[in-house]
Amino acid sequence: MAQLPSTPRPPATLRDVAAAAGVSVATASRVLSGNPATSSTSRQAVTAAAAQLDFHPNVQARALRSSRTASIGLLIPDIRNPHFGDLAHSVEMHARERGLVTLISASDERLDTQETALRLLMSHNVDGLIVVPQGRRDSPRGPEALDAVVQRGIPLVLADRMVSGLDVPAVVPGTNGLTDAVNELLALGHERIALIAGPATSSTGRERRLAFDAALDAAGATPDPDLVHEGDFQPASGREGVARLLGLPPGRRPSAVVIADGPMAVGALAALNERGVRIPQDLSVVAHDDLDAFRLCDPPVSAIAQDIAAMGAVALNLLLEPPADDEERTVRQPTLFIQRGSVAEAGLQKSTTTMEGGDDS
Amino acid sequence: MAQLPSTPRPPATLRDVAAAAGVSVATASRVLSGNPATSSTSRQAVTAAAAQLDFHPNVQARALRSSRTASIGLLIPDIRNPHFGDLAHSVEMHARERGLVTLISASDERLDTQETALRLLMSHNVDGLIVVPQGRRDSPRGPEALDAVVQRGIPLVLADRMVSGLDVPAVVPGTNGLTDAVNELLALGHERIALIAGPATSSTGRERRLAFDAALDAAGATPDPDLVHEGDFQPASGREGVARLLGLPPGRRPSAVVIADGPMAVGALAALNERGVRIPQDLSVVAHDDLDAFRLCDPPVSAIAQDIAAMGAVALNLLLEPPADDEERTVRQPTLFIQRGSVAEAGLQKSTTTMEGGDDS
DNA sequence: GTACCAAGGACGATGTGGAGG
DNA sequence: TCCTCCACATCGTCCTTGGTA
Repeated sequence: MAQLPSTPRPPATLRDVAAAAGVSVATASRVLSGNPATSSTSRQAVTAAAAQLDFHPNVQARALRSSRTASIGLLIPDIRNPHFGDLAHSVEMHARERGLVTLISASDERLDTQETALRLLMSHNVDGLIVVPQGRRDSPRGPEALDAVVQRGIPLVLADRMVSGLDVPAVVPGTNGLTDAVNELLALGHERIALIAGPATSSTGRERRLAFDAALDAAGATPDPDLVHEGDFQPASGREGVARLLGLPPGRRPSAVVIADGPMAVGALAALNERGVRIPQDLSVVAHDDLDAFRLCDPPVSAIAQDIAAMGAVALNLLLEPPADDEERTVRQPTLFIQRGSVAEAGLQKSTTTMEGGDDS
Repeated sequence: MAQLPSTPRPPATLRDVAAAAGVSVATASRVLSGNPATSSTSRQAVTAAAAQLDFHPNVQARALRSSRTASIGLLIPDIRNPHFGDLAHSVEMHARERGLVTLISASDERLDTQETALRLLMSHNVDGLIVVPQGRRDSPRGPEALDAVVQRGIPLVLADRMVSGLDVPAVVPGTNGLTDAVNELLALGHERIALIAGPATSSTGRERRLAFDAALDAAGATPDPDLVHEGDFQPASGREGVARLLGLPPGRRPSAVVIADGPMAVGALAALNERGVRIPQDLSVVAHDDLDAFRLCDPPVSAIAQDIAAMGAVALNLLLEPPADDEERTVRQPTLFIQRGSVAEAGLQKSTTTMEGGDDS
């Protein structure tokens, strides 16, 4: 009967181990926590007993006593977005390698959801938090829960985006890839380059917009405000951007478009397909974030790739080994422009007339 | 000085609340846990004090005492796979709505990683586990940790796949969409239909293979073993499948192919593109799992869609309200065949000769 | 004086037996 | 008698105190 798995007896406690080893609980605790003040005799006895009883310390009791939970919280806007999926995968993997468990939550790109999710993670006393934040701190109703995290002394690292006025370590994508892309378009003779931008409420949206303007400015080109459509990083706003750009009078339409994130690019490409716009003859296209799908498209879509797995690793390092006060707290992860078939020389579209105008909004 | 957030004072405890309300800790506990044996006087006092002190019960202490952690574990093969990303999103969202936090982990499609990840989740005393499992229970080295979960009495639900011999509630995709797809191909006159299958070690792989064979059988067609390539659900094996099918002698090549999951379809489509195979003229293509990318391809890829979000919701329900012993414990989620442009009548490929053979393995 | 170790008190919330009105 | 409440013990671990050899 002892062989049969009939009795799901309760897991062994430290007291059981101590009894089996013939020492006190304190000694057993010391041995198992690597405290050197132990004799080799008791060390052996305790180790053997622990192994035999399959002892695993109760994390809740340990947490109650030591206020360390061996867990981190990860808050991202949307797990379904492969961009954040990659980030989550990387963070979780590296955390697991260090014996930490990851409590995950999604804000769905909403401020109120972020607040409740953050409170839930905080209530579980995570040892640290990695957050892809929502909202601006200087807006009327800002990310108060983020302030609460800092105030409670919970280590916090921002990833992918920053929040103005919140001075915590952060890792964000650089804008070098976007600059390279615009320069390449300029070199190919494009004079009317459009941008389907991210929201100005997001640091990523703002920085990419600035880098775009700066690249045009450096080349002596005058940006046309009508060629910039501010979206919200969702597919629908990519469609809207296309509708608006194609709705411009023929002479003012763009010959190239840069799209500031993957989901908007998916929406934009679908809309371009439906309208029969030929890529790259009618329009050159560059997308930020390199989705698998872009390699399958015909022609393959030129993209600006981020190494998100690296960003996750950096975020965890920033969390576990925070930079000193005098060190740089914001890490910028380089991005890489990958030229594929969706970009061509300017001027081709003048020879074709298949591009219909009209706005179906 | 009291206004300033200078002192990050420790969070209020139940003792503090009781003191502020002028009652004992026991009474405060009762009020806050909704125990009816309380007077309205103390109820008011305690509620007010708790609100004023911003009291949140310490989950570790509560867990230590009541052995409930208000957390569930979620183990999936790969967060980056949008299929499992959707599942994770759904599970996490519904768990959060019920006040539960989700501990996530990835097995990377490896048995040993699954084992260590499961032990880590178990060591945190989750109230239940939702697992997309790896490995067969009847193989030499099986998923022992899954047995350990059951043995320790932790509620367990399998999602997406099953494990033979493990009798726990499960929710898996149905095969009706695959059957519909094969029937449609047969109706279009296709006589040589290939399958890039999933691994036989996975219940999903086995079931789709069976459904494929059954559909052919029902139509009186004789399956050709050479037209079935067993992959491993990864993009590389999709490429291999294409290479092998195109390497067949011209007369034995397929006129249509069904691919048993999204990642393999991505690999297969990329390989078909590179080899200049025209879809659907040279080859009709149907992919299991409806990726966003498939709508962007030219032509858009016909797909078999799963409602994974629903599967996540069902999994959580199975976990929190387990079916009685005499009830059905395996839920099959219907799938939907979506006809798009990548499928055409059979016979078209005979009129073209662009399809080159050769195997570059 | 220098190892080691046993005993006991936190940590914070929850259930019990018993006392008060 | 019944309803409300209080003091106390408990969960498993870690850390401090006070010894003993």
